Amino acid sequence: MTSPTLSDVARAAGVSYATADRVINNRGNVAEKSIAKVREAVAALGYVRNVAAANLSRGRVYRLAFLIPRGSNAFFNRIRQHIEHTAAHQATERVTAEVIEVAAFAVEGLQDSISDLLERDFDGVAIVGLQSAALEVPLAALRDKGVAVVGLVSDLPQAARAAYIGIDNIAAGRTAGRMVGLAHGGRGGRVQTFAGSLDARDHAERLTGFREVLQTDFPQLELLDPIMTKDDAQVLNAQTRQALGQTELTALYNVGAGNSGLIAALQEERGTRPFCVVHELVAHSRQALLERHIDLVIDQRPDVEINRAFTVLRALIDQKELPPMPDLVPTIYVRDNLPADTLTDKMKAKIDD
Amino acid sequence: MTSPTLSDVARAAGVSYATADRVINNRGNVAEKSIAKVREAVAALGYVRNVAAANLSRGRVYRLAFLIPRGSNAFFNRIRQHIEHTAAHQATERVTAEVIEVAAFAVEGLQDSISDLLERDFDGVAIVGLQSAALEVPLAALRDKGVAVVGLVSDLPQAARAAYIGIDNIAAGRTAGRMVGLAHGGRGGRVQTFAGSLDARDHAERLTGFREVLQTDFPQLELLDPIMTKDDAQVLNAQTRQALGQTELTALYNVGAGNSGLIAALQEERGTRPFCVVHELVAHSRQALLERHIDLVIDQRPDVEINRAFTVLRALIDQKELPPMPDLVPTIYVRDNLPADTLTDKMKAKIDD
DNA sequence: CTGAAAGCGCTTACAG
DNA sequence: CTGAAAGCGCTTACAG
Repeated sequence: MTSPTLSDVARAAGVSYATADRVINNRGNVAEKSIAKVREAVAALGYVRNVAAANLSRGRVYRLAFLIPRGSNAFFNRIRQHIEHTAAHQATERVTAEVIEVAAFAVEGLQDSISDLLERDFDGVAIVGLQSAALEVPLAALRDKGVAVVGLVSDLPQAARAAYIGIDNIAAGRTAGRMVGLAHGGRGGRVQTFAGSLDARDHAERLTGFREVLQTDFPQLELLDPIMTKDDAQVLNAQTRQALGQTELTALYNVGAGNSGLIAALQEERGTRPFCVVHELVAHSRQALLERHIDLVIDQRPDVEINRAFTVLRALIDQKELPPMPDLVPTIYVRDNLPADTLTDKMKAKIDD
Repeated sequence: MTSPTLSDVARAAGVSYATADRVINNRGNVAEKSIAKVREAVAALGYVRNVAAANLSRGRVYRLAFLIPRGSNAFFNRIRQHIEHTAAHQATERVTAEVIEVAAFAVEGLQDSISDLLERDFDGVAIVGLQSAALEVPLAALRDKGVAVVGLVSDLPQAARAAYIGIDNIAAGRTAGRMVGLAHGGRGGRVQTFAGSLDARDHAERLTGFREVLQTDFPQLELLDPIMTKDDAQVLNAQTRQALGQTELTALYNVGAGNSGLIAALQEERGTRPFCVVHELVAHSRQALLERHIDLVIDQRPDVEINRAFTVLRALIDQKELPPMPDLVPTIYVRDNLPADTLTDKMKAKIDD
């Protein structure tokens, strides 16, 4: 009934414990014959290595690093917070996580930060990445050193990481498009989008998905050219005012950050304001939802992403199969299905956008 | 740097390892003085018990049971599947999970099944519950035996369980109401709801939430009395046809199961069909979404719930603090943000509704 | 009330 | 290429 141990395997194979261990862990220096015997015994008994015992015996500590863009962006504050939180609550499991800030959205800065990682003894790193071939060399060096690497929120070059933990941004844009379309209830309208920059892959993908759905399923809606904002709240504020003044808009969709500016502009609007969709649930977007200045928030659930980053990195480090994990899905929030607000006041004070 | 062990604590406190262990684990038979000394040492060193080592040494196995309604309901099939899946992938961690089927929605059957649990040696059970005082006695007996109990999907009497793992059904209903309201784009309309039975607390709560939002925020919508369906696809099919024939409906919301019947009725509809919201993403609701027979699915993410049930039960059994966990939130699916379909064909074949 | 010792399933030198 | 033995941080009898 109780699962077989390595001793059982060794006995069944007619070899010593140490030899059985050698083949289980591919330590080499074992006769072909012994390998075969052990393999058979493993199969016959259905042996499965006890990772907890292994970790205990070797005093295993998982040293993880998270490379996150520097700056006071509300979303990344939330990410940072979740990392610290998760790490603290994994104390028992001997996992340490260090947050390393890198210059936001700059290839060279990221490249340097990744190189710096080589000097440190991390077992795994999660990186908010960029699509740039320049990152491939330092990432390869990391991998050669045996460090597990995953892309987080924004992907790295595919070949350079073991996994990507983040949402499908085309799907996110399509979802926004669907909701904007539905909210017109069959009527026509004029829709304005905002983006930080088209160089940011996630922004571009969201716009693409959004456009796809509008063109295909809601042809009665006119889609205006996107306004670029650099994710700056000031810019967003000015642009929103101007857009609202110029023509009759029925919907607004911001694929990027800087929402506090957009919300402020909307707040001054008299009469009916356009239907409004933004990304990421943070203090001010939550409040705007509750106060009815916006209608929908599409969120990528950074809490779930961080949780998953820990799980995936641990699995990669242990070289064991990844556990089954629910898909990461763009989550739609309205004012009625908001999760409880778990931010402390102290954290709130630090957040702006 | 490396965390202190119980030996460190014992040494610092000037007592033997065994005595330190006694106070850490409240085993009793320790002099007040020793207790105090150990407590001080623990505080001074910041000792935290290594659960993995403890489990290893005592050959810990977590034996879990899940009490799930019997029957071929697609949603509970999905739940069952996730339980087996999760259990299988926790093999390394020595967790076993047994699914026990109980007569669906019958207080007496559930009562008996809970009593039967007393004869078995489970460490923790998750129960798809009912609100009935009749359950309190057997549940109290379970608790007295030291078994951890949580309510799953549908809650048990509050005092009788350590936690509830499921969504807030009022919020789910409100969310549906919000979406239905938005989809009218400011126009008037006539809305029909369906429910299995008002005795089912979750159904009643969803209707309540739905009504709240419509009355408050969309007064131009006329809400017809709910039609009772016993969650039976046949009944739903007949009732939907009849309702569609009778008056001009602009929206449909089914708070319960039996959606295949509703979808079939909708499928035959010519011209524009009403906006349609149902609960739970399963094979046929997913397909209906993709084929545009319905517009929205509100899902409670059974995968996340099951995952959480394992985590919470383990924490309760270990008597350790619950790790921080993202709120369980009613998830909105449109055809654009569907997760990849992970069901195998074999599982699909077993599913109907 | 207290302590010494074996054992949980592994890994890691060390000796052959 | 192979094996015996100590140790990871705990729990569990057992002896005092």
